[in-house]
Amino acid sequence: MLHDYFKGFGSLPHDEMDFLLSQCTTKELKKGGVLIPPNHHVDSIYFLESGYLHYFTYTELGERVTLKVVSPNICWTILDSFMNQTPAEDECVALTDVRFCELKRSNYFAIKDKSKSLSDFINRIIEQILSLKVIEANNKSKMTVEERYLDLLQKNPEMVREVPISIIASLIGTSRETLHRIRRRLTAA
Amino acid sequence: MLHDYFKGFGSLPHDEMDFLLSQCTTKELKKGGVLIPPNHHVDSIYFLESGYLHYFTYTELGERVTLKVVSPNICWTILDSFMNQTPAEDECVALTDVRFCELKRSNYFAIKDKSKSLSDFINRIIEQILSLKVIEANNKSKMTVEERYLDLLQKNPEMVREVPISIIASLIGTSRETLHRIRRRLTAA
DNA sequence: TTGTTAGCGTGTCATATGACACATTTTTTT
DNA sequence: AAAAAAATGTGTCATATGACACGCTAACAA
Repeated sequence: MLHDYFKGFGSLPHDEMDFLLSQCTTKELKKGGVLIPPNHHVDSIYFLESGYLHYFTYTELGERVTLKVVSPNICWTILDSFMNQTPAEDECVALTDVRFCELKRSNYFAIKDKSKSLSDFINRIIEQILSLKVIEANNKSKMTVEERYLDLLQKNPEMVREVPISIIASLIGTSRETLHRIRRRLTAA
Repeated sequence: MLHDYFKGFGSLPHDEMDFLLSQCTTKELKKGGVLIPPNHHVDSIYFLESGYLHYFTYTELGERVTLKVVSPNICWTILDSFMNQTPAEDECVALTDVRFCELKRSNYFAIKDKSKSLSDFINRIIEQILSLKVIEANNKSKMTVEERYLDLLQKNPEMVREVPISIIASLIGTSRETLHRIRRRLTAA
């Protein structure tokens, strides 16, 4: 699965692809299990194979805010903590049973040092993630809450089904009750 | 100035730094001048030396939304368009007289191909931009409009002074009138 | 199985916000 | 310098939203 993900970024010689995959280890976590506790140094990049992760933080007033719901087939980490080796305030827990691949920081740098082609390969992935992140942020700026919900429903209906509504509401930046009203309006129409 | 910006990302041998700088050309634009017209292919990365740029788009209903106000000492482009050579719907105009450095795509790739150290150097910049982008997006999620305004005021008071309030309001995701009420409350206190 | 907890649906109500309208000020143009 | 245009300050008002409260159902644990 990770192999297919990598292939989407261009072809690599077999031995290099094998090396890349050899640096990752598959793990599992039960529903409710904590992947990243608060104030922790994040030391890995994760590739989610199945299930959903809940990445969240708290406001000054103690309200929990969903920053991202990590879906299958996505590479994810708390980048700032990973890059600068600082502790991350935010937390990440499993919303369902999950299966994922883990790439440790040391192995990440081993890959980048291995060869120019591998280094370029990784950088292509980083560039694409940045590009998607910017597009996502810009869309969020120009869409209403309702549009964001419809967008999510269209792009990731399974997530909307599997993840609690309260978390979806927080993700798109509104309250549980308002998301309700939106859904009622939509089913009525 | 660009030289200082680069130095912030680590040291480079003199000849490599000179090569890097030689690929950039300084340009100017008058207030109101268009840097990127709508539906245009963006072919450069820009480093702003002085002045402010207005990067914006339009919603389905034709309302103009500010996506970013580009301040001095920042590298910026419409990344998706630059990377994938697709036209960008969004536009960018000068809010004041501006001076900037331009790095063309061809020169960008020339730098990446020149040497491993230069390629790594550029990638470090990309990684940092990504990291900052994620932090910015997360902060936006967990802050109220008023907190975002105070944050902007603290981190970039000059921008708040130089840029029209209506644009600041759009940037932090509210109306001109609401930003007004916020400012009135703040000056009263 | 039973008890407990977490999540969902819905109603009421105070309030912050956006839309509109218009006066005032500042900036730009002629 | 005068006129025109753009940006800003401010008031009113309808409305969408968040907060709270409560009942219900589904999931989970003892």
